[in-house]
Amino acid sequence: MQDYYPFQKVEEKWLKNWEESDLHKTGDDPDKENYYVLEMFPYPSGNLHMGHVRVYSIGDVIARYKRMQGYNVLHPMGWDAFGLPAENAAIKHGNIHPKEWTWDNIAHMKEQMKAMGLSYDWDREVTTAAEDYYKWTQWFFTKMFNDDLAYRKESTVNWCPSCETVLANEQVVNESCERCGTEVDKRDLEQWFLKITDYAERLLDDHQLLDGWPEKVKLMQKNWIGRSEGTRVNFKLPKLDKDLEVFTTRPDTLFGATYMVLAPEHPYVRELTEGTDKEEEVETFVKKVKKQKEQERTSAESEKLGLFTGAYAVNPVNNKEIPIYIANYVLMGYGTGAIMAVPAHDQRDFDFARKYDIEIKAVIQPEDKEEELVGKKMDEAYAGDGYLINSGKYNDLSVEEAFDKMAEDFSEAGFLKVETNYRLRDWLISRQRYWGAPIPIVYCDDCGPVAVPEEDLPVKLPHDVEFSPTGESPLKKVESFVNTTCPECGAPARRETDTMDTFVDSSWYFMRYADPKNEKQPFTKKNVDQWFPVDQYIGGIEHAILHLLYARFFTKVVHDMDLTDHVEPFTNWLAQGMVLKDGAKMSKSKGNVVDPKDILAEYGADTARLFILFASPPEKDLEWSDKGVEGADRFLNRVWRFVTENLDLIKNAEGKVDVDVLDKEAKKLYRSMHASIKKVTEDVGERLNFNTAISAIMELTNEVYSYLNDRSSENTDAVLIKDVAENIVLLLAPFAPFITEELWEYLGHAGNVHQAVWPEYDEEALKKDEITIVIQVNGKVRDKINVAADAPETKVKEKAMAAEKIQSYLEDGNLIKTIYIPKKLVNLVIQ
RNA sequence: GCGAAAGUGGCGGAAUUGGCAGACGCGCUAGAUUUAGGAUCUAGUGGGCAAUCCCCGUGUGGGUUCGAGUCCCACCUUUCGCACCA
Repeated sequence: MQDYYPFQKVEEKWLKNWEESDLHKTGDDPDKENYYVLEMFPYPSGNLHMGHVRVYSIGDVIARYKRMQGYNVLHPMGWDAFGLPAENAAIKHGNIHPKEWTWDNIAHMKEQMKAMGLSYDWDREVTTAAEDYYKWTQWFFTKMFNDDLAYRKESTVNWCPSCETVLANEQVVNESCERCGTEVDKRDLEQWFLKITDYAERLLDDHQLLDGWPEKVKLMQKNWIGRSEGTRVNFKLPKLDKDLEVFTTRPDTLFGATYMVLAPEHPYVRELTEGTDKEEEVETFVKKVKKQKEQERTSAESEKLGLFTGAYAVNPVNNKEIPIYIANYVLMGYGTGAIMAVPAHDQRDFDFARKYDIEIKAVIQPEDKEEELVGKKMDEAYAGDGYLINSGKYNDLSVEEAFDKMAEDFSEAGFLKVETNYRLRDWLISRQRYWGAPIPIVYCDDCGPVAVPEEDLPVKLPHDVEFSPTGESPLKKVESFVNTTCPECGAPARRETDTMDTFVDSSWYFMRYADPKNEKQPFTKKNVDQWFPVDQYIGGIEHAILHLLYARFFTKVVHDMDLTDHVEPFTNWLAQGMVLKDGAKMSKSKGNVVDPKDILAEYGADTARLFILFASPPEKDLEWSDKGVEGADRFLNRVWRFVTENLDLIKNAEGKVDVDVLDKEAKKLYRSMHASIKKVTEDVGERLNFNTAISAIMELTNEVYSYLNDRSSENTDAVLIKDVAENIVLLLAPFAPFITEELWEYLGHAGNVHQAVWPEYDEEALKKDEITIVIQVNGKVRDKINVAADAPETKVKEKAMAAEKIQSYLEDGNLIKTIYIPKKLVNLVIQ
């Protein structure tokens, strides 16, 4: 027997045992409840980093804990295997194909995950770049195409000049590429979109089903979807004999509209100015604004620039002619790309009107001001509540009343309609890169774009391709791929050559795990709904909008296709914090990277897992500490020594603990044991606070050491020691799966500790005969007394008054009041 | 600018419902063991003080309460999200 834990030998032994006994196979006992725990699958970059170690350790503790609690647990793993790094690596190294690179990386990372002791059911492994997976990604696309949820349109899109592909709005952060940080350009291109806007309302409403999500994330999604209730109003354009439609949330201020603004990209700009003396000036201005956007994108508050078009619109509420401007502060992408400007009640309009000397007309009077608002005298716009002025028959109505009344009147008059507007745009999924799932569409001169029929799926990604990025899909140059026949009429036709955004691949993988080998369907409803929705999902906050919004959208689409009864994919979501070193995120450029490989080699998997779970609660950032790792290692060895050094004692122990024969110290230890079981059970099962769960196991370990140190071996209660040893091993098992297997075997058990039953605590054992009552004087602790746990209030107060350190306070002042909190404290209020 | 979260020893963190602030770990101090070091075990460790008494102490200032790290108000700092969204 060694006095230190020989982790290499033990890990090797149990890895083999687990593999041979198929220990982590997904349970299917019909008498047990099902539990689905999932960590976001990784991009197979080739190596695990500490962030991976953290998120997978968290998921593994939950999976192992739930199994011991008697659940069938689905705990799968897979690979988000399409994407740019594979191509970039291939380009950089020259002689390796993205597919080969990806599959090599997967094999390598899988070994590392196994070495960490992660309990995945590898029979359900899913790889998005595998043909049997992306066949169904394509299938979903064709279904959505046939249901008008996938469509093609030309629009201004975001272009990353470094990745040489378009990006979805969600993938642009601060006007830069979410992946590589390069500033994005705008390009006018025809691209494929998924109609996520059709689901905007449901994505928003169903947040109410997500009590198990952080409020912060729901708020971020809410802001992203950006619902605003307002109205569309038509202003007349006499010159064109057309209407100019604007969106406004403040129809109550219609009488205060003193000018209109068009986005420079608005189609009417040309129509209104063509052939006039303003034409040239306007054209120059539009060009300037388009250029300026690029230059000024980093500045917080860009200056409002505008130009009068020479044209006028007619305000439908009072038939007044008001000038039409174009300006940089109105965006084509929101609303109708045109606004009515109410400078008195909108700060942006106010600034603009002041700059270009346009009339400011107040129409809302604040309740608390006696003097009537006058546009000329205002210093800033007034956006608050009040009652209407200068608004004809609507005067004196409140803002709210006026909104409803005007909406009603003007709807009847025919120039207004109530409408909800969203900031959310449709999801652009075309990518001009090689390593992705080809969009399964064929273009036929006669039939137009046609979806590839199910029996012809997958549209296979050709292997031999020159994939250096050129701004166009590399597939364009592969004639054998491009040239095909129309599935409908059989005429020669061309394939779509763009591939899909990898976020499409990851929008449904969590359903495929439930039925990973299905060759006829992406999955059956029966198999998905056996596990769905995911009970606990764990991943990085950076996906708060991207992946999580897309996954929710897909789930609703799948629901509408009647492939699941559920409308939300993830019941509970834990956003785990980052792993930092020296206060900063680990990165090669900062040179502060700690490689999990080194930690595993030096301390073993259990220590690495234990430290990373102990150092910080899971949702907070974690500061890496080499000393902290040593502490975790020390603790595991302490447990190792406790069990191995007391094996003779434990082996001779028979029967169960008889509480009645325990002496005082033994009783205390027995109670601590049950308190620890309770604490760990609640911390792991309900609060997901693994750091405090581990500290509770440490405390119990300390207590048993102190019990053993304080007495000679002949009056040690062997049965109690055995009970404590077994419980420490059981409680520790989800955190440190290897050492606990070995110790469980030492303790004389034949099966795996991970198949043992999670210990239960005894409420009876937690009760104390005697409790400590704190005695306060005016809220400050002055003394403590011990009383019987069932002592009545009068008895406790009596004893409190008699406490030694209280006497001087009682003598020096008058007792006014006594507060008694049962089983906790007595507070004497003395003046 | 708007919104959210956070601020506790030398460090990571705990205090779950308004009731003993600092659990647990790191670090540090002393002792035991050892030829020595390491490892291990024991005791101590918020600040002030000779003290087990006492005073102070959870970002700052106020408030509510018998009692506040916890609740309320104002402010400061940090982090995150949004930022011409009509």
